[in-house]
Amino acid sequence: MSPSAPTSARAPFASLSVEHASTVSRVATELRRAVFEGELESGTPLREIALAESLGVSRPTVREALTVLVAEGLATREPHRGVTVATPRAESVRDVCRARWVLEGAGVRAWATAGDVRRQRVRETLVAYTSAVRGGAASYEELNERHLSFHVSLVELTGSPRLVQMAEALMDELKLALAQVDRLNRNAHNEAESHEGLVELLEAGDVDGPNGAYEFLRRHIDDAEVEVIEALGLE
Amino acid sequence: MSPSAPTSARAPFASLSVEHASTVSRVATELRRAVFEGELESGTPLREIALAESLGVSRPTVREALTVLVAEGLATREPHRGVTVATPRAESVRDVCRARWVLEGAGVRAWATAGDVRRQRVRETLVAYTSAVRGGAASYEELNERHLSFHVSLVELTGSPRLVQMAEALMDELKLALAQVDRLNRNAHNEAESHEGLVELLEAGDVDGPNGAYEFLRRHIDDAEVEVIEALGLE
DNA sequence: CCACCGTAAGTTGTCAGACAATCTGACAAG
DNA sequence: CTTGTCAGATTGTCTGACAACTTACGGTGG
Repeated sequence: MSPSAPTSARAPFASLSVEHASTVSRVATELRRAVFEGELESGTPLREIALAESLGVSRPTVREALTVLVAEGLATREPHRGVTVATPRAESVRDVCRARWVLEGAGVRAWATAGDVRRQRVRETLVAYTSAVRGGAASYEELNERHLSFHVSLVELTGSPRLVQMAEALMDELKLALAQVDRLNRNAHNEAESHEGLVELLEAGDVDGPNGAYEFLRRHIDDAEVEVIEALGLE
Repeated sequence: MSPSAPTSARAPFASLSVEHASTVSRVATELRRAVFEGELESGTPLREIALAESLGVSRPTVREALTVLVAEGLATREPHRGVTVATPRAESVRDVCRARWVLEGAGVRAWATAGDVRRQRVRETLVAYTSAVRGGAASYEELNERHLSFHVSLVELTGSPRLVQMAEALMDELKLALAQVDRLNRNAHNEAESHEGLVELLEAGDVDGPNGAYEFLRRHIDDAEVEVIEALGLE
């Protein structure tokens, strides 16, 4: 009973990533979305049975997806107490920012030796962000996404997939933290000039100077750290 | 329900971590051990049913443990083809070393501002390594372990748990690579002086000089990279 | 002899149901 | 008001099953 479907149908590239991904990764993606958009507040317990019924999948599948979330730092698991959406603490925000500084700083220092392709990518992500800010049409989540993509593109200057992957994980943690206060700082995205200033310093080749890109980045991330912690009402 | 146990209950060290861990983490630990000790060669397919029977656990449990291994980079999963022990390629070794350089470099630069506790820990891990090298009694795996612990202690100078965690993941990938050739370079551990030289530079406060600790570290890691790649017969 | 194709076996991805261990909260007893 | 106990809920794990997919084998035709 196998109607010989398109037999040698060497699909060019299947369809887009979200289409034929495994059930586990689809569930994980859905959970991530819900967390980032604030549908699931920090501290919310993620009950396996409820999620399984709600998403129409089995409990083991939900369990695996939850394991992924935990590994990404978006949720925490305690033995016999289950998985809950992670609660951003001041200490973890500080740590994320310190780690960001190390990774992005390495990217900034690699500006001169990174290829033209990667430098061009930094310029593109910058424009994608600034134009969205000034266009005013993009949603808050979209602005966040583009903002953080710019910072990831800095890490891409290192040319190291592993460092980029680490940076993306850090950005996900920040997205989680920001999702807790999205309504508070919807208008806090006046940082377009700041980012442009950073790239101008890079284009000018001023990296290690006392007012160079490296120091500029340090202050930029420090400011973001304070801002996030205050917005969360921590400390 | 709290029998007033030893009041100042500074438990010496409780029992060892492996005691009451979940079944999944015990299986993951066992698999890691097998990979690091070369029982499972690179490229070996990890069949779920075989592992479940061999370890006396169920298939879902094995699946979760395999997911952990994959997340740690010790194995790779391909859809419908299963999980296999990761194969270190020249490109990934280079990437791991580049990432190590960024993380450990950040630690070295933080030497002056890191607390005395962390500086002391670097000295201790150094002695633990050098004494093991010169004592000659430790096994090859034990030498590797102490060697990499020293490098992790450098990252600990940053005081960032996330950076330390990333470093540990990188070290695990290196341990996997080294496990493929453990018999080849059992005698390659004459690096005690090199590490002592690094710490001496740090103690002297010479970090950013042309022959300072930072540059010293870069060469040290570069050497390790070349050595590992050659030992693996890659490139 | 070689290339091609269809079938069969094996493995993974996912589901359903079940049970013991453990945690939580409420209720009764002192 | 504290303490002990119990029932409900949830997780951790197991067993069994089935569809989808990959791979290997053997037959067929050039």
